[in-house]
Amino acid sequence: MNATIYDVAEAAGVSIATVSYVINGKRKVSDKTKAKVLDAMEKLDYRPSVLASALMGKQTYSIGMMVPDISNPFFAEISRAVEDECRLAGYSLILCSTDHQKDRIGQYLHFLQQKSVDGIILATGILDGSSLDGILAKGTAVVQLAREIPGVPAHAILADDREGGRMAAKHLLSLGHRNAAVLAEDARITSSKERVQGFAEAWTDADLRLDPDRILPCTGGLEDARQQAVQLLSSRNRPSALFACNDLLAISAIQAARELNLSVPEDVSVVSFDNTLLASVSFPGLTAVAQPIAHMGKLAVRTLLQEMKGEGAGVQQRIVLRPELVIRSSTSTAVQEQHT
Amino acid sequence: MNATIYDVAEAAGVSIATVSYVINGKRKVSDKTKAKVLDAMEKLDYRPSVLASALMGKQTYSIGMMVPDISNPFFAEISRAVEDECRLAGYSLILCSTDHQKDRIGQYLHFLQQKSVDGIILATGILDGSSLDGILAKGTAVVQLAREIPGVPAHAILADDREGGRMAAKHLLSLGHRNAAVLAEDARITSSKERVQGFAEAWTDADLRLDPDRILPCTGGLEDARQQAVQLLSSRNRPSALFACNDLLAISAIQAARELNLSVPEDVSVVSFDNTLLASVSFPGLTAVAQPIAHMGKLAVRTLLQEMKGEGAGVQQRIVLRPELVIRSSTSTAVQEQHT
DNA sequence: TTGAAAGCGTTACCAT
DNA sequence: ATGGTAACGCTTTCAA
Repeated sequence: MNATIYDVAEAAGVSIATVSYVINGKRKVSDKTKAKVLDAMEKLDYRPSVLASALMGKQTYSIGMMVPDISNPFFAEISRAVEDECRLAGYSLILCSTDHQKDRIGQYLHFLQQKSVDGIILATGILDGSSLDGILAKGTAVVQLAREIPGVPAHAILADDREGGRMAAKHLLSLGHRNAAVLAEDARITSSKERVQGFAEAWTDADLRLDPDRILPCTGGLEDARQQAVQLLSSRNRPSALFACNDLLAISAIQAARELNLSVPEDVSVVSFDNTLLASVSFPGLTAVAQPIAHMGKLAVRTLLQEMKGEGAGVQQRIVLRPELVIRSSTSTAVQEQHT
Repeated sequence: MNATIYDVAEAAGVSIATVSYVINGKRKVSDKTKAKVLDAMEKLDYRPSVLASALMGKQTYSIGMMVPDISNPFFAEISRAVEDECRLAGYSLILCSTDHQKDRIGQYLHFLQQKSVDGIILATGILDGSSLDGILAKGTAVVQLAREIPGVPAHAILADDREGGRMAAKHLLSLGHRNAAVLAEDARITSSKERVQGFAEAWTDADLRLDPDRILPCTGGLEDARQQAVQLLSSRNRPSALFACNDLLAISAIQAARELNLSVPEDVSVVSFDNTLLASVSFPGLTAVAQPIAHMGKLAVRTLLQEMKGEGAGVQQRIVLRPELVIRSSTSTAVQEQHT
């Protein structure tokens, strides 16, 4: 169906070797011959098969991207950044939404291996590092993005989650909040754990105490988060501020507050993390610790390409980017605490 | 680096043909031999190369997905549905965000062709149909999703956009609104055009007039949409209701209203289209015409698979799914119009 | 400056 | 029931 290198060679009256050489310019071809070949390629609408050339030991020019869920705005946005950088370098991106499920991760890893992808960007948490052993042993380049899996010997591009947590805390402290609670993600996700830890540290540094039971892991999706927030906000000792580990959690918190007729930020301030589209379309707009999403995506691809070219020199990179606090309207000064 | 079929054959003490036959069961292999082979495969962690088998005329088990922008929640959600259905059938999804740019579309089409994808799902609007001629001529299966490009001879899975527009209009009419305006997308996108047309039709059917200059194409992103909405809502003859052709536009409208100290839905009702995550996290929650996103994605893949297997029988399918109105809090009865 | 031919990892036809 | 081998479309070494 598709024209092959043989068709082109025949049409141009040269050997397939010559055609190959004009395609990838690995040796000098006379202008005249080159013109003939180019002409034939054009006429036949010839596209060299990546399959065949990959089989000969060249690259497949495709890389795999593993995320928990592409329909989650954070991962959609970071995937977009990754995709752009890939395209610029001539690579395609294969999408893999894992839902954090072990068997799914395994299946996708299998797929990617079978397709001989040149590299893998790992932005999904929770998988026991050993699943990767096979891939890594076979020399596939891997870089972790936005999440770091303990014990995985691969590059990592991260936001400084701990520092981000600290920034959130400091912002709240500077507004006079002393009684806060945290809406966290699954504790097995390192980035979330780090955020909470940073937040707690800053709290401790201010000689305040953040009770462990004020840290609520919300693993059951939006609905679960809202319910937990409702419970929290209707408790006797209602916190004046909430730190949500991502924008979705923050929005759930706001919905919970609304449900209880509390207003944000007057009655309760909310600081979020990520700063996706959701942070800017939310009402009130979310004050959020922003991850440099576009930059992270770009860097991940560049690091991966380097590794693929073997320029890594064996050193495992771990690049940590500074987040930035974006102040919108979901936080304000704490009201006097009402002691009864 | 990777074990090959030769390694397995050697380890099992059989020929590569036999190994191949146990892999794809195309002929009877004695249980004993089969066991030996399976054993060897296991030991060597052998993964058949999709590349090589595709080169032999089999499938590549990968399909391309073209969308305008994966970071747009609607496309992220529909891609997720597509991805799931692909995985279930053993296919990988290659992501292509086109930004509606012609050269990007061309480049991606080129990539996909080189990689010999088995099929392409086209969910990006605006491209002159002829770009596809090459691909289609080469026999690649194609289905259009959520958007239909005039003159492209390929299956299409669509929401009934016109009917959706009508539903939006009827909802507003039933609430007593008589003075409405529309926030539209680029007029070259068929789905958007249909929505507007349906809306206008229903308006006409009610013996009302929808002035063409009340239909605002918002091509400049969120910011542009908000500004247009501000202008609209601060005009003398302020509409009591807005129909936004997607959730992002609806949210821009709400932000515009807020900026002008108008409240939604008391002062102005807003009906949206799509019903993505944004519709449910927005405040107020968006009354929206819901596209059956998951269903559409699934159907697109199934149709594509059918076409790939040649089960199409040459008939070009055009499946139109009924949207559904989801009522939330962004619409309410019209207030008495204040004539001066 | 160009060509012949081996080889990449499969599949499938033809033998045995 | 199993094996030998040509072929798929390309890259690259060796020769000319």
